[in-house]
Amino acid sequence: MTTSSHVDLRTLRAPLIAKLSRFVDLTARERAHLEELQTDFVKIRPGIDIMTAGHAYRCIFTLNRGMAIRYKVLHDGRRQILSLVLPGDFVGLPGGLFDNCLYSIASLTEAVCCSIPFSILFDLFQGYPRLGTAMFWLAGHEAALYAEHLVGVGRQSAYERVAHLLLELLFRLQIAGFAEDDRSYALPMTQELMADTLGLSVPHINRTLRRLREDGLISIEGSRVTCLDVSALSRVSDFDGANLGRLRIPGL
Amino acid sequence: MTTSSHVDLRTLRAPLIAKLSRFVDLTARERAHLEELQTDFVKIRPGIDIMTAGHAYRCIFTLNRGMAIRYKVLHDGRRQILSLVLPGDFVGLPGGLFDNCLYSIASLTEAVCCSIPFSILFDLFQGYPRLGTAMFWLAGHEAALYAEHLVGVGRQSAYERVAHLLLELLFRLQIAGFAEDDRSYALPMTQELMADTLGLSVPHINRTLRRLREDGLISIEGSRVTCLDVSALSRVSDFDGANLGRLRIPGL
DNA sequence: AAGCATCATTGATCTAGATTAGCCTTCAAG
DNA sequence: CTTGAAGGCTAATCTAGATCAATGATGCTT
Repeated sequence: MTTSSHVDLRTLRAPLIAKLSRFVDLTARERAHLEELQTDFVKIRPGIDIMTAGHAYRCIFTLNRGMAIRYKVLHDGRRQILSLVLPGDFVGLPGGLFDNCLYSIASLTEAVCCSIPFSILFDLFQGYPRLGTAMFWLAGHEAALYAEHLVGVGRQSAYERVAHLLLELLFRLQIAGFAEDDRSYALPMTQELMADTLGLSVPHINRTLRRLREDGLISIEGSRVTCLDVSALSRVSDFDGANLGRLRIPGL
Repeated sequence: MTTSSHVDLRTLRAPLIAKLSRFVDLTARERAHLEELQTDFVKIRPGIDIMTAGHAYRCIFTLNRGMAIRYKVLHDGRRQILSLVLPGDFVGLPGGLFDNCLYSIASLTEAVCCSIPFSILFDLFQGYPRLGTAMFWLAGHEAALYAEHLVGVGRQSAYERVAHLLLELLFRLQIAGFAEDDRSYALPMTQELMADTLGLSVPHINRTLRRLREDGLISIEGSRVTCLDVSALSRVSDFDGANLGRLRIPGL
């Protein structure tokens, strides 16, 4: 990343600022600080680990461009994908906060990320308490995403889970600016990734997608998914995007 | 709680301080502040909701005594328990950070908790940045607990999951001072609660406990669980308590 | 002491989803 | 133009765990 123009840098730095803006209204000074934080960009090819479980880090990373997955592999190779990481998200949250990183994060597409040493984080909490508060809320939001995911995997049928995932992806990709219109997007995952996300097998994902198609809830052409009946998807999957999406911290 | 003696108050306030001490070494001033925070105690009978999903709160709660569960109920009554809440934990994290509370928290035993208005939290981030940093780490730790739980429910067999749960309970209850010795504790849950925690049915929990007993990994007398072979439990369940338990923030 | 509720335990049956094994399409690389 | 790797799709079989239905324990209430 030696030949970055000014415009490139603004674009790269924007997702984190946009993300934290969803929690608090940022002052000019706070925005400037968030710009300055992000200096040390790294470009990553698809399918590469940005962080690897077991390693010791003293920093976290922001994801500035592209997509990634957070995952854990059991001793015998079974894999559980924890979440999809989008621009503006912290790659090292929560795994990298531990002495030995708990989870691996691998790029799905070509990606750009930026390392943030712990010491810079401490400075942020010291000098920018409103940003610190937003970081706390953000970590809580991350926990809630896992909790929602847990409810699905623990207590929902395959049909409900797949509906849940496709709807959640619609909401998150819309917010991140990846959606094509208000109900469709380019699905960033293969069926194998969906299977490892939802705790199902690949053939069963395939069958379930077919049933959702036959029932008229979704349509798929190539990698483009359209949520034909958002309210039906929402009903079967017990997913409430509206409340999950409201992040503003009341009173700050 | 009108007749609280000084000693009672110290005891009630200790768990939160102990919890945050695991992240940073607290100064006298920080300790004093954490004492002052906790004033508004409420006593709760067993089986009562401390917070209820859907309500709007402008505060979170600390749990000062007793145990509780965080859970979500789907429209048709299926329940997923997200986590066990122990003294020193924040009851409203993460559900209560949302406009409409995402999860309910119900007391398992008689309990005491203390409300912390958001405004007090903001003051903490403003005036005590090291505590703010610890709160961020704590929220990240909470997210990691859910992520671990998710891996189990998504990719482990019933046998592995039950082993995981019993071992995790050993670690957490030891830290919270509930363990009887280094390998046994009073199990705070019925088999129905275990089923709703692990995404299994009650009969299957029962059968799986029996198999664990027959295999010599655990023993159960009444409500007392003994982890007879901690390393075997750890092996089958892919659970690494040591790393999960190390929370100190490096460099702060 | 009777009655009742809660929880643990067990067996018989059923089913959602796993596993295994292929085939087909697409597309990049040689 | 061929080849091979990925990914999508499908069918046949199998199994872990659900469901349904009881039976015992235990302890609390009255």
